[in-house]
Amino acid sequence: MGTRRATISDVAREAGVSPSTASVVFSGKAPVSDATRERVLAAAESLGYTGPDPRAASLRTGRAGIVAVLFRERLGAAFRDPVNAATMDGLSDALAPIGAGILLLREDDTGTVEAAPSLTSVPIDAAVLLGCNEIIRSSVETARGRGIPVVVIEGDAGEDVPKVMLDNRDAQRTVAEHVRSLGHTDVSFVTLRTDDGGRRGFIGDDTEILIDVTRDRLRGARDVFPDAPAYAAADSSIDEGLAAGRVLLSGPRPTAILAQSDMLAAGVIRAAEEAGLRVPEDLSVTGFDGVVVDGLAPYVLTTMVQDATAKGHAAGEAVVAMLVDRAPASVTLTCTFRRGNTTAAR
Amino acid sequence: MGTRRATISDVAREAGVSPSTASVVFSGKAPVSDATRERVLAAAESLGYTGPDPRAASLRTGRAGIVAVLFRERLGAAFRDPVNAATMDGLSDALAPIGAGILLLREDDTGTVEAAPSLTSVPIDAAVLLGCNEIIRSSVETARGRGIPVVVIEGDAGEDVPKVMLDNRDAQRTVAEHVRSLGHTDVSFVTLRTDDGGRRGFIGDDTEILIDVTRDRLRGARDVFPDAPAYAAADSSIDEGLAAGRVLLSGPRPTAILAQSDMLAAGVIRAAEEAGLRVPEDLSVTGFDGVVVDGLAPYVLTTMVQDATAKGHAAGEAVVAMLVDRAPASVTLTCTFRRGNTTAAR
DNA sequence: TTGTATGCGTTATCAC
DNA sequence: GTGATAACGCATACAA
Repeated sequence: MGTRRATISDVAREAGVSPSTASVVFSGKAPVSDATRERVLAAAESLGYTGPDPRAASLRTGRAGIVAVLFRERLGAAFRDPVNAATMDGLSDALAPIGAGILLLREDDTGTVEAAPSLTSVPIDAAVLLGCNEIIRSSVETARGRGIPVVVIEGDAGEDVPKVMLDNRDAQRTVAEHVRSLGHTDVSFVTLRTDDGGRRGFIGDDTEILIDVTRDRLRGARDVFPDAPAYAAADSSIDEGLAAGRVLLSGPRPTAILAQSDMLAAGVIRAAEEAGLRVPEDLSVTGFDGVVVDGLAPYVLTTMVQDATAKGHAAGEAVVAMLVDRAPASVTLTCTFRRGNTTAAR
Repeated sequence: MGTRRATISDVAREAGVSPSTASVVFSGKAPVSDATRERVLAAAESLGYTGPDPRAASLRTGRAGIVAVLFRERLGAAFRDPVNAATMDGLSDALAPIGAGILLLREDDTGTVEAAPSLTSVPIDAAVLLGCNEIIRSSVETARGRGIPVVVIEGDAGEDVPKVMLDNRDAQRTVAEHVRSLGHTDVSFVTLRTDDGGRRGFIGDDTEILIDVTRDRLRGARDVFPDAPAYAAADSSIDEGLAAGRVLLSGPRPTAILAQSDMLAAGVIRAAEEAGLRVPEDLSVTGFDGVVVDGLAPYVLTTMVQDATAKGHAAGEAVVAMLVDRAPASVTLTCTFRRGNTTAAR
C-alpha cells in the first residue's frame, strides 16, 4: 500500500515502449500502431494506471481545463437567482467544446485573503467576473497580471477587457415609457441591491449605488420619471419585493411600481393583493428579466425579457476565443419588451 | 511583449537570493528576515511577478486547492433547487478553512466523454457526488482509482466511501403517520423525479425508480399508506407540483396529498386553490425539506425540515478530514417534523 | 511509427 | 535564516 502510484513511465517500461509513446497513446495526439496501443493499455491496466496526472499535464501544457467564475455573494444565494442560474447554463454550454470545468470562486467577504482560494492560488485558464462592481474590479488586475484571460459580464473593467453587456438603461427606459404612455405619473421604483451588504431602504443619490446593473436600470427609469422614489431591496426575491411593496403602498399610493427584477415584481404584486388592490386595475406593476416566476400565474408580467443564457454563452465564447488566441468579441445584448397583463391605463 | 513571464527563479536572481528563499517568502512556510523579504518582494514587483504559478505548485505539492462537485443535471437546474443551493452554501463554508474552490462538473448526459471535463482530466483534490444514482456511481471508481477522496451525499457507493445521509424514509413515514392520525385514508403522493430523464406520470413499482432519495421517501410513505397512488414530477418546482396536483385532483379526490418536496407541495396547493378547494379544510398537503418557498405565505407547510446546509457542511468536513489524513465520518442527518397550517383532521 | 532529451515552475529536504 | 539539489509527472521537439 505504501507503494507509490504508477506513472506513465512505469507504464511505458512495463509495456516495453518509451514514455513518449505511452503519452501519445493516452493523448491521441499522434498515430500509434494498434499493437503498441494494446500493450500500453494492458500495462496501464495491470499497474492500475488510470491516465495522466492532470497536475503534471497542466504544468506541461499550460492548460488546466478550468474556467473560474467569480461571485460576490454566497454561492447558494448566487444560484437561487434564476438569472444567474440561466447564465451558468449558457456558460457551461459554451465551454463544453473545449471541455473546461467551471470553478466557483467567491470573493472573500471576510477579508481573510489568506484562506480564500482566489484567482491567484488556483490553476485556471480564464476567469469570468459576474456582476462586476468596484470591489471585484481589482480582481481583473490580479488575473491579468498572471496572463489569465478575463471576461466581465455586466460590468466595466476597462478598455481591453471583453465584456458582455445588457442594455439595462435603455431597456428600463422602454418600460418606463410604456408606463408613462398609459398615463401614470405617480410612480415608484423597487431596485436590486445597491451594494454587497444588501441594505433595504429608499435611495437618495444614485452615486451611493455600487452595483452597475442597479445603477443603470435606475437611470433608465429616472430618464422618464426623474423624481420618482426608489426603494432598494436586499436581493432579488419575491419576499424582498413583498417587503418593498408594503413600504411603497403604505404611504401616498403610486399608481404604478417599476421593479428591477421579475422576482421583485412578483412580490410587489403580492403586496398589492394583500392591500386589497387589483393588478393592473388599481396598480400597474412591471418587472425585468423575463424569467419564469414559479407560481405567479395567472399573471404575466409586463417586463423586459433578457436572454440570460445567451449572456453566459457569449461570455463562454469570449473565453474560448481568448484561449485559442482569437480576438474575443465584446457584445451587448438587448432586451425585448413584453407586454403582460400587469399594466393598464390609469 | 514576446518576453516570457517571470518565474520565481528570476525573482530570486534579481533579489540576489536562492529560489528556495524566494519560495518561502511567498509561502510563508519558514521564517525569513525582513530585509530579504523586502528585497524579494521588490524584485517581484519590478518583474511583474504575482506569485507562484498554481500549476507548478500543485504538481509539486500534490494539492490543487480544488474540490469537484459532480452533478447529474444541467448546472442551472441543479442550483435552482433551493435544497441544492443550501447544500452548496454549507459545502463552501466547510471548505473555506482549507481554501479550496468548488469545481462544478456535470456528468455527461451526451456520452461525449472526450470533450467533457471529468474527474480524470482536471486537477482536483477530492470529489463530492451529489444525488447519487446508479450512473454516477461508476464515477466513484474512477476517482478512487486515482487516489482522489470521494464523499457521497444521499447515496450509497459502498462500504468505504464516506456518506452524508438523510433519514428520508423515516422522515417521510413520520409525515405520513401524522396525516393518518388526522384520519385521512384517501391519500396520494407526488414524488421527485424517478430518473435522469424526468418523466412525469404514475409510478407502478418502485424498482423503476433510479434515484435513491425518491425511492426512499416513497418507501416511507408506503410504510403507512401501502396502496396510495404515486405520481412522479419531472423536477422539484412549483409548476411541476401544480401539474401533478391537477392530475391527482381531477379523478377520485384524495383528502390528503403528500409531496416529496416543499416546492411540489406549494404547487399542489395552487392546484387545490384552482380547483376551488380550501387547504387544509378540503385537502391536507404536506411537503418535505423545510425550505422557504418564496411567496407561499400565508401558508406554512406541514413538512419535514432538513438542514441542507448542514448536509453540505458535513460533506465538506469529510473532505477536509480525508485531505489531512484523518478518518472521515459518515453521518446521517435527521429531519424534524414541523406542523404547519396545511394539514387538518378529516 | 517510435525513442531521446529536455524543461514546464515549483517546493521539500537537508545541510549550512 | 539561507542555499544547493532533487524531484513532482508529463508532453513535446527532434532525431531515428
